[in-house]
This record gives sequence, C-alpha cells and structure tokens, in this order.
Amino acid sequence: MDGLQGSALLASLPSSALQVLAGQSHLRVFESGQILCHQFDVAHTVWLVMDGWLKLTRETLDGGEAVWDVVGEGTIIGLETLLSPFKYPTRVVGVTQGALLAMPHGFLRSQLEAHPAFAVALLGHHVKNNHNDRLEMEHRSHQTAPQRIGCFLLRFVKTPLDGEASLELPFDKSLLAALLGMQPETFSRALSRLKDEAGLQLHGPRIFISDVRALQKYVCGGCSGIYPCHGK
Amino acid sequence: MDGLQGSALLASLPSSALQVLAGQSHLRVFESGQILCHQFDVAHTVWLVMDGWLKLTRETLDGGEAVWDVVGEGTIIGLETLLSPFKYPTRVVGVTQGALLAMPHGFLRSQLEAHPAFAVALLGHHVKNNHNDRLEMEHRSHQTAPQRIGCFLLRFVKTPLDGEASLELPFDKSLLAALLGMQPETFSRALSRLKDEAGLQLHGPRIFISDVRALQKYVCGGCSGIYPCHGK
DNA sequence: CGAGGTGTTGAAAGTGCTCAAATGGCGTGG
DNA sequence: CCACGCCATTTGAGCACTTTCAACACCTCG
Repeated sequence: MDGLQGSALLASLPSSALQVLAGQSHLRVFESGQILCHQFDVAHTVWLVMDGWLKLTRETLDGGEAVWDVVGEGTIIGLETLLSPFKYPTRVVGVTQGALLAMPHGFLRSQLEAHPAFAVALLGHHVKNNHNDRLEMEHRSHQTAPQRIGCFLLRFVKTPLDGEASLELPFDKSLLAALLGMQPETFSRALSRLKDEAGLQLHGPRIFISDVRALQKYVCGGCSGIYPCHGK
Repeated sequence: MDGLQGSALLASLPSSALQVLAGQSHLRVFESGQILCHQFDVAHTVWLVMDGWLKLTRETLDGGEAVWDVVGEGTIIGLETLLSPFKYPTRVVGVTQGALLAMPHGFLRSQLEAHPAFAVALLGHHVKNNHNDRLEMEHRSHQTAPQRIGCFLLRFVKTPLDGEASLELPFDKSLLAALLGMQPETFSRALSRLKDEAGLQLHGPRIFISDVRALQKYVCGGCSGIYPCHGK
C-alpha cells in the first residue's frame, strides 16, 4: 500500500480500490541482467518500480538491441498492456538490482472502465509522454551530442536554479549512450567536451556542475522547450 | 455528421452524443500558409481534418522552426487540449488549402467523464502514438537518410505487398525533409540515392516503386518494427 | 597476478550539414 | 508567344560531427 500512494497515476483511484489493489499485488525482486519479460509477451501484471533501474529494449532484425527507455523508481511499466493487444512492447531487463510491485492486470482493467477519472489520469500521463517524445525527437535533430548529454544531466538536477549541482549517474555510461542514441565512444568524447565547454567536473560516475545556468545556456539554445524542458 | 462517423475515435461515443457534437461543430476552411493557432494558445475547439494538410510546428529559442508533425484527412488535432493546461502545444499552419471540422471543447470534455469508453479509446490512441514515436526515435538513430525516406514512402503505399506501387507526395519536399529531421539538400540527395539503390522512378512529386519488397528490404534491415512498422 | 568488464583515446572513414550556385517549372506581364 | 522573376529543388565543394575499428588504461574480482 505504501508504494501505491506515491504514484500520481494510482492516486486517481478511490482509496477503496487502492486497498484491493494492494491486496492483490506482490513484490518482485530483480537482479542486474535479469530479463523480466520478452518483447510481445502477453502481460498479466503491470509493474511499479520500487527500487533500482530497468531498461526497455527492442531487438532489431539484424540482431542488435535498441534501447527504448531506462526507468527507475516510481515509473509504471506496461500500462499499454491494459489495452489490446495486451502485450509488452519491449523486453524489460534489470540494469541494477531492485524491486517492483506487480499489480494484477484484471483488476486495473476493471477500474479503467469503472472510474473515468482513472482513465483520464492515464490519458494525461500518455499525453505528457507524447509531448516529451516529440521534444526528444526535436532534440535528436537539433542538438549536438554534448548538448544532448547536458540536457539529460539537467533533468537530473533536483534544485534547478541553483548555481551548482552534483549528481551521480545511476547506470552505465554505455547504456546512457544507447539511451541518448549515440555510440559509447561518442558519449565519452562528448562528455569531456561538455566538461571543457560548460564547466563540469568528472569523477567517474560522479559529476559536479559548477554553474547550472551556464550549462543550461550551452544546452538549450536551439530547443523549443521551456527549461527544464522535460517535465516529469 | 458525415465526417464524424469516419473517425474511429469518435465512433466510441454513443450516436446520441455524436448527434449533439455534430450540431455544435462547424466547418472551417483554411488556406496554404494560414496560421490556425499559435503555440500556447488556449483551445476552445478540437479539429478534425476533413481535407488538405497542416503542419504542427514549434518555434525554437534561436528563431528556427521545428516541425513536429504534418497531418492530413482524418487526423484529429488538439486532443491534448482537452486536459490541463488546455493549450495547443504547437502552432498549426496550413500547408495546402483544406477544411476542418471545429468541435467544441466543452462538450468533448464532458463526454470524457461521462463515457469511460471514450476515454479508453483516446487512451488507446495515445498509446499507439507513443509507440510510433518510440519507433520513429529508433529510426532516427538506426536508419540512414535514404532508409528514413523509404520508410516514409512505405507508409504511403496502400496495397503493401504488391510488387509495385505509385504515389504522389502530398506536400513540399522541403517540408517532408523537415518532418524527417533532415535538410532539404540531404533529402534531395538521399532520395536520388534511394532511386539508384532500391529501384524508384521519380517524376517531381510523383514516385513509382517498381518493387515494394525490395524497398522494404532496403529500408527495414536494422529496425525493430514489423512492416509496415508504423501502424495507423 | 591475470581476466574480464568498462571507459577512454587515436586515426580513418562515413554521413549529414552549410554555404553557394545552377537548374527547372510556372505564373505574370509584355 | 516569349521574356522575366520567383520559388522549389538540385548539385557542388568543403566542413563538422559521429561512427567505426583498434588499441590502451583502469578497476574489480577471483
């Protein structure tokens, strides 16, 4: 029940429904590298990430792997499986160890019909996702690699307008590179260019931003979003 | 009323509601180049495109224009404005002349709460959009320019599995280039490379594909979608 | 200490972009 | 009917960025 309340989406359900949902859900622990489901698997649960990170990937015809997303605590995975064709669109793989709450499909689907507010909340969630995807697409064509990395970093800064900030990358740089649509080598070079040109300090996965505004200025020049442009 | 029935989304409304909706809607004609709304305008209607083409664009901070989408007959514009913050996320501009049906905001919003099936239909629509956006994003990093153009052409072929097909680009090549995230010059060169390598014949905006399967093979190698990968 | 995974660096090639100029279609006005 | 100008498109040349392939450094773990 504790975790359920934290989710803005589930908050649109009446608390009686939340109670039932909590009773029918169960915790599932996952390890780094563990495959939680395959692309096209029929879903029987929807997952709320409680801890750790997971990657959502697709296999390409030539055997490669395309990273569609990397998600962490608070994210709900598999909402689209509530609707036809009820299948996971991606493989889901742990990239750290962690835990998620498996919520039963059937109950959520019944709530979708029963409570318009729930459906509307989900709709709003997907509308926002759509918007962010479009923004991301714009970024891919208008931003350079260092800018894309900087944009990602800015989304991790908690107190956006402060002069300085520090953060720690929660997963591998090579995975991050794939998420941002670039090669690991490009990522490495772009990050060090960002260091030189926007005043960053790098210590492995730990990054210190000495001037958030300067970074923002470096990053957001050709972008149509309002900083911080990816609202959550 | 005629146009309303054609839309799968609106079909989820009971016919009584459709009747009311039809009564409250009105036709609006637009010209090429005409600006129908600005980014961040508060919306009072949602539009169903009856005829012609429109582009959805965002202004970038440096004064440039980012094309988010180009849409034609049957597309509904501004669904996201049914939810907070009730504003168009893009400017909407005619790229041909045409007409659209302006449907009142208030009524649609009331239906959203009244008919779960309507909300669920919208949800499904956005889920599909999300999926297509992800696919498009994957394309941007895994496909070359000629492949991206080929992929776009394949989506225009009506009878996908035939040996040959012909089609006509419904709007400017330079706009198409922007939609696909490339420069007009790159588009031009990429298209002529596609001509050479995948057996196309070009006559201005008219394109003849002599072997759809060959084109498909040329295009879809590194992609994770199932052809035709952008389901509508 | 050695092995494997992760990240960095170097050099060369590929791809798309920028700037600039040429081509071609089309409508207007002579 | 032809000349002109406008616009979209194409073509050319050089450049910037990203990728690729390869080698190396670093760290952790056995």
